[in-house]
Amino acid sequence: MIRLLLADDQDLMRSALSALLDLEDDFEVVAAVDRGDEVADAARTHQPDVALLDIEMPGLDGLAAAALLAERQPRCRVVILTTFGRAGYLRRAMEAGAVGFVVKDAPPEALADAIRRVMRGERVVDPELAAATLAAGRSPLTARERDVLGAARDAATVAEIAAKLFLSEGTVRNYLSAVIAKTGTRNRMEALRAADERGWL
Amino acid sequence: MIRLLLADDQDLMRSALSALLDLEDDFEVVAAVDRGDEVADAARTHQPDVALLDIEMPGLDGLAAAALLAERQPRCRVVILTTFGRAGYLRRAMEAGAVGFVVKDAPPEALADAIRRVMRGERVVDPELAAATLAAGRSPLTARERDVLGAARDAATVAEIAAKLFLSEGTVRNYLSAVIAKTGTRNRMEALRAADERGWL
DNA sequence: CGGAACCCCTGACAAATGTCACGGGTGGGT
DNA sequence: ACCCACCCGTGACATTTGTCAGGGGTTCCG
Repeated sequence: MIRLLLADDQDLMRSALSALLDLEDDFEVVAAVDRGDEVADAARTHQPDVALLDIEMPGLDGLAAAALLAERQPRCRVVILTTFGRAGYLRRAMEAGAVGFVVKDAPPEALADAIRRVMRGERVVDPELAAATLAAGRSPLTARERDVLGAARDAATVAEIAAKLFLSEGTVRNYLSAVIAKTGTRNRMEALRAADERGWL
Repeated sequence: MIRLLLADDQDLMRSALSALLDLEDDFEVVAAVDRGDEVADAARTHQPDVALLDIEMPGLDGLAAAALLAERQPRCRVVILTTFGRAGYLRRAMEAGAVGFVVKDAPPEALADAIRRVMRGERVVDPELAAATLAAGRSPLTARERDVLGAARDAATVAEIAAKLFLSEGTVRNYLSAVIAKTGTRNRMEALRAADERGWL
């Protein structure tokens, strides 16, 4: 019997996945949470063999939860289960100690298969996505450049970004300029999109 | 026995939902498709009582599929099932003839409940979302303004938008300015976000 | 016919954005 | 001690955006 922990913020998705996985004879869903920051606790009390973590979650995202889990409950394998097959997600998932990565539009057998293979000690990753990840390369952005770009997502104007990060406007413009150059784009907008497609955030 | 049709582009979601709904004694999933443009055909051959449609789908989106279904298979009730509780989605869903609207992070009982109530002839909508929809109002944008704003999503610069729509740059700037004014924002970026949150696209 | 509401364009202007060259500070390596 | 990469800032500049005030065209309606 393989003991499973589910973490996904959508109630319906969580319940539906639970129903799906319960159809398999050798699976048992022992815990289901809707927040990333509840994952570690739930794992401690229920001792699952495999944790299926969504990435987009309130509290703590799935990648951070995976890292925490790897540290606190190293016997529990982590499989990331996400809507988006973004290159950067995969890299960060692996760095966080995940051993499996499944996208939500994979065929349903793929998930069960991934879980069983992970239990045998294998790593499970979509080969195409792995290739894309290698192609994207590691982020060439400095920490500060990431901060500024991140702030640019919510703020409309340079002045707001500067205020939020306690920087001068000129500095912010410089960082943005650097980011635009490094992403090979021509805009904040494009840079933002390019950066988070490649997982450079 | 209530006959159900499922349409969602994510394989995993579709299978999982199917498993979940099959747990209920009075439900029977008679068809499941992954594209909007297959909904009408599937409904004709399998004669479901209720169609559960996701919005984001390739081929034809769920809203268009709902409209088609209302025309071709009027005996089949449509429930929209989506991740995003956006105001504009709800309005368009209702205009397309849907009688139910459920967001994917609703509790799992809510879905079953909605299906049964729809079968009794009721309309099912989250009251809070309904209020937001009324507050957002109908789109004040002209057709051309929508075109320009839509083109602005993919194009980075005014020149590109102008080229794509065969307009002069000045005209494009004017339309964008009008959109920014109407949305009460200060940017293309903000205007874009505001417009599609309110369903003004 | 005279509005009203669109469509498309122009030109001019202020404000925001992106680029460039520069200086000074820190800390980590070799 | 030196270089390197990063941090933060400045000032000046060209380009791009967003705004405003026009003008001329269509269609539809009272």
